[in-house]
Amino acid sequence: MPELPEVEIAARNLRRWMARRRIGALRADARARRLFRPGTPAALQALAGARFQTLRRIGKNLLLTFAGKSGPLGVWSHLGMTGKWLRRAAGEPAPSASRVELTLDDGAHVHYVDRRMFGRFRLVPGARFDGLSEIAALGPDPLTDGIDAAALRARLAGLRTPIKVALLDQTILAGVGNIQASESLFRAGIDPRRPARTLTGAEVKRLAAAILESIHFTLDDFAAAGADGGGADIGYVEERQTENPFLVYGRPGAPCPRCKKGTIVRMVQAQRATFFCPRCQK
DNA sequence: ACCCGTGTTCGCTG
DNA sequence: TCAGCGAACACGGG
Repeated sequence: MPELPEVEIAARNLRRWMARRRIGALRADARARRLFRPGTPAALQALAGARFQTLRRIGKNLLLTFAGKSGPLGVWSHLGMTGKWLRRAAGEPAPSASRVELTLDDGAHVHYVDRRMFGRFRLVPGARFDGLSEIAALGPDPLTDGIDAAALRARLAGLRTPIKVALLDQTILAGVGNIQASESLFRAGIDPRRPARTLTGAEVKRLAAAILESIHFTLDDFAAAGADGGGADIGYVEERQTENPFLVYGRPGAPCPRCKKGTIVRMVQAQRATFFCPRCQK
């Protein structure tokens, strides 16, 4: 269930698993049609025999490029709410809810797993990702591009919608999700209910810094839990046994970690949970 | 049974 | 034309 940090971890894992590898065989779950739309499970067979070349992450999107038999071949992968990429050594059983299984020429299996199937796994002929309107519409990626506070403020200037809801709009910033939105507004000391256009320049600047801090904090937490680069694969939040690493997300009723006097409140905005401290977020 | 969920898209309204 | 809202998608866990 990924936001930018988890998708970044998936990207690093996939680059390591797939480097210089060729896809020997491919199996696609025929019941998972919606993941492949408008393509079909059968059409994915075009990937058989293709060699991995590069992987790019933009926000929560993974763009994989392969060298196919007749030219470049792209895959657009979005993990939705429950998508994840897992590796299994030769002989190991497939994970449950595996929707696509890539058998690599080193014998390993790479699975795209997605229980609820809100994700996407779409073949992109010629790897022409710039032809995808969904990708073209994305705003800047905080990790890759940084955040231009002035540009962000200009983007928020016309919006009556609450700042928390605006942060979930992928055309404003690509990759911020429900956790990072609550966490960064808490770090910036900004009330999530404020209409986006009422934020001052100084507040947007603070928010931009807070988004980057929160993303880096979450990535570091993953690295500590899974040792990225050390060779071990990194787990996903839902799988690991460790404590909730977040400041306010998922902590209704807890004392505020900043002011110590307020209590973290859970409310619902645009049908999504928001966590905040009403005492120190103004 | 009921509510909840790290996401996005679609159709409706003003 | 578009901002804003709520339903829908799909399925398991508490």
